[in-house]
Amino acid sequence: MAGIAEVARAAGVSKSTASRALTGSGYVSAGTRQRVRDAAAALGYVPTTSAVSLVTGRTQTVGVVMPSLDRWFFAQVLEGIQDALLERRYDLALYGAPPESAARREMFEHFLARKRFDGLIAVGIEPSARELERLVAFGKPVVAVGGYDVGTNAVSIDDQAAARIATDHLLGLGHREIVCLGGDPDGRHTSFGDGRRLEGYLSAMREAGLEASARHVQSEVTMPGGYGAAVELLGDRRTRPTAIVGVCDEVAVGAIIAARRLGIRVPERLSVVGIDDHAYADMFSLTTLQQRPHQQGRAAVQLLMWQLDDPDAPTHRLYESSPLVVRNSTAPVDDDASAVIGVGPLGTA
Amino acid sequence: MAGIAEVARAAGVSKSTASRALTGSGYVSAGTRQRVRDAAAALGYVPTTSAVSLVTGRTQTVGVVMPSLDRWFFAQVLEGIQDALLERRYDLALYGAPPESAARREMFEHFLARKRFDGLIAVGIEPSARELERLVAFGKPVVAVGGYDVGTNAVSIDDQAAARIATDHLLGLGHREIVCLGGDPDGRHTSFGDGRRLEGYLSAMREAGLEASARHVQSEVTMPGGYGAAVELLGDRRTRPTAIVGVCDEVAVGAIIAARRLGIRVPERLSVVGIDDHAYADMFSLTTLQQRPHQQGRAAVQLLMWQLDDPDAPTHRLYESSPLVVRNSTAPVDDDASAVIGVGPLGTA
DNA sequence: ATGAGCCCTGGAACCGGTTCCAGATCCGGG
DNA sequence: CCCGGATCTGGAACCGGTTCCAGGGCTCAT
Repeated sequence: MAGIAEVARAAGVSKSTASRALTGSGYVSAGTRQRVRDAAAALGYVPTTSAVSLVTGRTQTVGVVMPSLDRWFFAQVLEGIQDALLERRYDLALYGAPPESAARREMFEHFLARKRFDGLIAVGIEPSARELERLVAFGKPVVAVGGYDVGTNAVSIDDQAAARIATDHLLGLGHREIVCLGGDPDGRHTSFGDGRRLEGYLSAMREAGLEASARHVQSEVTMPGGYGAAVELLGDRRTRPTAIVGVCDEVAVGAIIAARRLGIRVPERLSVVGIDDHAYADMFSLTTLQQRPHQQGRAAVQLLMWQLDDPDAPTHRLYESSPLVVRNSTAPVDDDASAVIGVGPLGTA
Repeated sequence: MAGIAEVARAAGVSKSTASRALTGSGYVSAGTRQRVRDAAAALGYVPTTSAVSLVTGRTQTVGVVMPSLDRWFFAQVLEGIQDALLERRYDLALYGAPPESAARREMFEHFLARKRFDGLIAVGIEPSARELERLVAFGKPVVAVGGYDVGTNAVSIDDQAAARIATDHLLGLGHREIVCLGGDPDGRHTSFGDGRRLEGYLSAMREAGLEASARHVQSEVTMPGGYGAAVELLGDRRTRPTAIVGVCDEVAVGAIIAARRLGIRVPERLSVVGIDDHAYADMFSLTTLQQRPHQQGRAAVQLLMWQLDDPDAPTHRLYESSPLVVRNSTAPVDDDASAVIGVGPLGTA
């Protein structure tokens, strides 16, 4: 209700002095500053943000785009961003942009152009050429989390290395029949690093000389998705692998549940490894590669703030390390189980 | 880059006419309107939002407050809100407000006062007296989703009735030893309707004359939380019930997994019912009461828009119906199993 | 004593739109 | 023919802040 003019009058100074006193820029004597602050507090003065942004060109808002919310990774990143922005008194404008959706087009064509935020954090976004063009036209700092290296600033784990470590872990336990589960080879539903994780798996298999037996089974990147695909995969003894590397913990957990349902004991008859260290990982004793998306969200904000403070500051590519957490879903290969393949009574096809 | 002045010049009209042509208010001849629009399109004109809000007092933004993101319900509501706002070209400002947190205080004390949004949607928030006061001081429309009836507009299921139906379903199957699982009796971690769900359970038990054997076991309202509490509850044959009603599907699923781990067959030896119809419900064959939080989010936006269009419009209290979806986690009580209580070898204590 | 330089303050311009108001034109009805 | 009302347009005020600029007082070195 009360504007800066009333505050100025109450403190017996001009608008300009009041503004200087409150923003802390320019010369103001200690005495006046205090009087103005007291007056502002007494009147419950809150600056009108639109007036401030109109003249300063800053909105004190950060935009966040993500393809989905119901995956653990995204929710965690978002919470991390929230925390970090709160500390800095920034607002957070959220935009959903599922791949190939009208919402996504809308976002890139219209909402970006409104420039309602000072910078953008793109989580799990692999922009098309057109989208990249819009991003550049946006003309404000962008930082990518867990996705394609949009412009410059980015934070993620090394997805390829993570998948390779996961696969190597299984190889080290003697597994040879290892399936990579989850995601979509043409990348339409694989929003973020899933594609690079698949590559990591493939390269590990290749290096182990198992190129021929590398197999990718696609599924929606969710727990029910992983479950459904795993039921099918594991249901047939002829195609059943001795180990699975899930592109993320959700599908890995889905696979574990599928195995239990089918009476296949984990880790005795089937090893499963994931990537994420999801909140459910502990409960299912899932061996996985840990990442802390909450921290990644915070880091993204940090990067963005550096860029905002100094547009010419150097940009950064941050890789979070992702240590292997060994729990109880992986074990040395059971030779009886693997022998089934190609040897059992049905092993002809 | 280009302001409305350039557009006006390009179209050969004044700023005011250009404004009228673009906003569609006031008299403008069809010809001029078209010329202005063409000029705007040619220049790629996008109005500066802060200038618009400064003069109109509207921000074209809706605020959303929720205590958490990683529960399915909240993520779904948020996606529903996103969808509905996108259609109306509104922005969405997101604020996290975990119960009892500094972030929550910050939100109510500072962020509300900035009035950066035209209206607020509070999801799963049970405001304290002080918070309610701030909400009123905010002076803009508020709608509550799945929580306390903040002011006026609200949308949710009838939590109490839902829990009663769930409990009655079990009673109808002959169960007598029914435990209500999840939440926190003092309500500190029970953000939304969990408290009322507990009441619904209790009243159903009371009406069945089972007041004495009504039991509530608290747990974090997550799948691992439900799992942990259920492992403990079910691990002891003496205290093991024949049925569980989970305050939401997450804890119900946690209980099912705990039962499987302990070798207790569902539904033969243990019936479990949840509330939500979570994305995982189908995969676990969980009998549950269905609600569609995505729709609730959309409805909340609808309510808010009515209020924004006409501040004097009547307010609404929307109850979504929550039909019982019977799957395969509930079955008639197994008399052998229930007989264990108080009769088995360990049934003395 | 004088000018340079720092500290402090107020007036006015400005950010980029919308809206009020006054004036001009055109229409149909009395 | 004249007048009232509807249609159309431009100039100017306004929303609520920040910032530029000019001016006055002060200190300090020349």
